[in-house]
Amino acid sequence: MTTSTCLCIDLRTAAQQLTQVYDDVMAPSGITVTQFSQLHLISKLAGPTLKELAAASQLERSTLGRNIRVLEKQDLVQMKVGQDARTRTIHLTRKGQAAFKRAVPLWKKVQSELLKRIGTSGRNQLDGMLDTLTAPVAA
Amino acid sequence: MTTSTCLCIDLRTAAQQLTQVYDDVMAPSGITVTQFSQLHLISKLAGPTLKELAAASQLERSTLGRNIRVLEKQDLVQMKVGQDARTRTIHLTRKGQAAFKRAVPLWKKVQSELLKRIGTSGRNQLDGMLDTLTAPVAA
DNA sequence: TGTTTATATGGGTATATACACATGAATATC
DNA sequence: GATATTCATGTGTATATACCCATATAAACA
Repeated sequence: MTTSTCLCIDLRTAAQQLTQVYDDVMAPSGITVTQFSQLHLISKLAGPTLKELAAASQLERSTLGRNIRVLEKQDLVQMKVGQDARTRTIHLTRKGQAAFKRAVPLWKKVQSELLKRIGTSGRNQLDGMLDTLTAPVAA
Repeated sequence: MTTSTCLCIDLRTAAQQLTQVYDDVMAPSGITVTQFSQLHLISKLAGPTLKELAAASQLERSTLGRNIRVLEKQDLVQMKVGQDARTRTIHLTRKGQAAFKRAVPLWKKVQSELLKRIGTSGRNQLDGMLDTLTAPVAA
């Protein structure tokens, strides 16, 4: 094999490390950055179904279902049966709203610090490269 | 919250998608890109201990231990008790070597296609940005 | 309207990941 | 040499993730 390291592994490692960076700063809020993101989406989508939330978060339906149950256990979200009785709509509880509010300034702190480091152009370059990389490779 | 999306979530999502890109191409080899990377390291380090391999892969020891047991179950690697009886050294089996060899050209295919997309300078920029992003944020 | 088909979710199973604690083995120290 | 300490690994528990199949419900249609 060439000595060049694997782009995929590099990106995976960086993603894990970056998660740790966010989580460290956000720890006082009681929620992690992934939970923060989910609470944010739930709030923004205003009572989405599991399927809608999964699509918005680019996660597999069953994955999201299980993630949500963790939040439910911590009383951060609540699931209700939707109009369509097959669906479950997801809502923030008071506690979830409070946790989210606590987390916002911490998230902003990390996020803005990191954006400062790489600059707007860096962020755009990064987004562009990530898009480029994740487009399928023809068989 | 600002409308700008979370860098961390973006990176996590991209890492998962990129993993899928690699795994799709590498599927015929019978191993995934993460397994490929582990087999590669084991081969390169020539019988490392769990701890050494964990350090090289930037993974938690117990995490790596469990990953290795998956490879062991598939008869791709073998663990032996080391000189120091506390340690376990990890070795490729014949089957592991064969799978790795099968995977190499597929990995090269994806990797080179992606490098072509972003170019050498893009790769360097990406690496630089990932390093910048993953440095800790002062409390 | 009764039946077929499509859809949303849940559950089983499996990998990947981490943290905290337990255990057994080596090393240091007295 | 006996004991205290350090160290490598294993285990329990938990989250994050995905795939495949089961089930309940809605929609389409004959």
